[in-house]
Amino acid sequence: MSDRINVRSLLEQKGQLADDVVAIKANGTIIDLHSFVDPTTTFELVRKTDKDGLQVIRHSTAHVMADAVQRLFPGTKVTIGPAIEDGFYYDFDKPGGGFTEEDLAKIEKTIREIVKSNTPFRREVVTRDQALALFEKMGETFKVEIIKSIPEGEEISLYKHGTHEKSQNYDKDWVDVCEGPHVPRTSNLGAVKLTSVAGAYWRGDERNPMLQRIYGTAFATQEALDEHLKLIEEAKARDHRKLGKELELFIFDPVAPAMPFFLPRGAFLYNALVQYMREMYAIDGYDEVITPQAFDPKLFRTSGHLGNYNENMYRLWTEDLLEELTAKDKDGNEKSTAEFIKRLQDNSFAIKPMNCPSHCVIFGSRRRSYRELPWRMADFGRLHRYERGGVVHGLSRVRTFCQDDAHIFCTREQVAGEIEKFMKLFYRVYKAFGFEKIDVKLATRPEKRVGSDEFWDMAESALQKGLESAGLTFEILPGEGAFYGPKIEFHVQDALKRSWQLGTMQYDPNLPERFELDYVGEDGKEHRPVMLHRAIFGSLERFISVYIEHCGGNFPAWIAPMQAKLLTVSDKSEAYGRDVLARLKARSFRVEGNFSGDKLGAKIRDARTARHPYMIVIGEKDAEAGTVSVRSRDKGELGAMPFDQFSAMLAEESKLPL
RNA sequence: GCCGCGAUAGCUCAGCGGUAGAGCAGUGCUUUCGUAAAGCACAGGUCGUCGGUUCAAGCCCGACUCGCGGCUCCA
Repeated sequence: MSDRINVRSLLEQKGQLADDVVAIKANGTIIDLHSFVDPTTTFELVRKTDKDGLQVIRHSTAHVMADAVQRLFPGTKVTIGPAIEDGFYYDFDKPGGGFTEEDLAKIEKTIREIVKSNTPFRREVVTRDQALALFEKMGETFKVEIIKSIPEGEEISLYKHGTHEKSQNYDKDWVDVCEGPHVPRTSNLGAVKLTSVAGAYWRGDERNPMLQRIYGTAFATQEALDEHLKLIEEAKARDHRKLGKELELFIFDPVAPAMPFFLPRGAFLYNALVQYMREMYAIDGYDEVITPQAFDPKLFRTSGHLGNYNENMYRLWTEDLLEELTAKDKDGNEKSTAEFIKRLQDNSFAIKPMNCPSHCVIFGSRRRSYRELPWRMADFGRLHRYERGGVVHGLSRVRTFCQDDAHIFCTREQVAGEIEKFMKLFYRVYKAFGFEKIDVKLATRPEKRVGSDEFWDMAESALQKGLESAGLTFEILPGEGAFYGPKIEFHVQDALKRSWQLGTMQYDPNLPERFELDYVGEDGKEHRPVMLHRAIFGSLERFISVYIEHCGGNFPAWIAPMQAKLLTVSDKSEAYGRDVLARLKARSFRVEGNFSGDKLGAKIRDARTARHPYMIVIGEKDAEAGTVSVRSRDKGELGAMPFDQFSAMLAEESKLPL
């Protein structure tokens, strides 16, 4: 083996050193110009405009930002600052509260100064003790903790920048313990924008102190940065909360925090999803049930939710119950508050946060035969979960919602077939709605769990095989399964690339156990069924939120709350317009007329912003010829056509995408 | 729940100690018009709630409620 060589020298020898080369990629690893490699290594160049190069730029910018922050806010401690999708962040422990918007502007200015100083990044490999001594001396307690958690035997490197090589005195360099890679010089950076400040827990644990996180982004050029910022602005225009208001789909009111009021058009969307799913259920053999909203707490004691899920449940009380619970005992003593609370918790009804326990009640309501299995029990019941204040978000995370919920009771042998059937249905539905980017995850056994290792091996491999036979690539989330079983999660991103879990499939042997559910098998003996929890939309509310953002409020005709707007050119064509409108309504199309005195241009503009699939312009020429002039939202001007032609076209587009 | 920020007319926002503003939407009148905004007029607000500072509070301070960006947690 030959002697290792500095990457910069290697590139120089090969004549491949260029201003925009920030690193090389060898065996899938990004290695910066400061590192040493085997000179015979095969590699490709990483330029600052490449995806990998951007990561390097962003990581280096995070360092420069931390440097700027420590210059401006002495006493602030650094923690970590990685590159992330679309940018970077750095977490600080800042005495005396967080950063303000003005602080961000100052920090950005200082970053630019550091960039302009055009100083080199330098990499130094040190021993664990040297690193510890250095950061302890600096008082960087979080860094000391990080160094201590680096596995024994792993190389520890420092990255420094800030001093020009001419000065020869690197004492004032800003230093961070870091794996790298980093750009050669600060002048490789520059197109930087600090986007927001936020709180974040040290090491992601809410028991730890909260740090101040600054988010930013960086690009190879100012043009690329501007383009990115423009895209974000455009994405914000698709925010479902904004469109929900503009298109009059739903509202929120402080009288019911985080619980949506669906307006007529939003209610139409909601009902259309239910109707669509019912069609799917008819094809795939699901039976829909309707179950109560509030339950004796015994039910949730049996299911195990009481105790584990208390903080998320809404409870009910009645005057009768309060009287009963506050009644003096037979010796005339009043109950203590603690006792009253205990009795209230034990006795007050609970609003259901999920449907599964009710379905177990139905399954157990009489003797079941193996001939009834698999039994796919669907429920569009309304659920309530008390979510902590900071987590609610438009329709995506609410306190009352409806899942397209179903539980499949089946034998162990039937599990594989049911998973396969579900996967097919799932992808059929998402295709119908035009979703292509779906992140599939398999959440496996958590530390706190019930059931034997054999069970978990079996259940995890059943789900995994289901995903594999469906030909899906998926990510494994170790330890993130439910306490009772593993789950498959389907995630979709909103307009701002926040990921939301929609569909799920979960393997649950626990509830049948707790509810002592049995069926009589072919052998005449009792057997315990397996229960699969599954949802395709996840929750209608959340699905609607991502779907609104996915289509930007441009709903296809089959699900558009208003399919067409009829616009008259002037009063002269009102009679014919009303006739056409009545004929369309008679065919059950969702249409509305605009017979106001506005000019056609204004009517068109209104209808455009309302995003209806069609506009039907009615003027005197149409009245004479008996035509309608059609303008499609998606295809533009279609010109005059006979009524029947338009009607047939809209009828075709109104069909459910089966 | 935690960190930070915010709340003024139905909507979008300006005003930041000294008599509540604009555009759009709404209503009325005029206009009768062929593919992205006709004109005029009128009407709309205890400036989120409660308390404090001040001669004087949308404006300053505090608490609460609701919301926004994150974190943690979740469909």
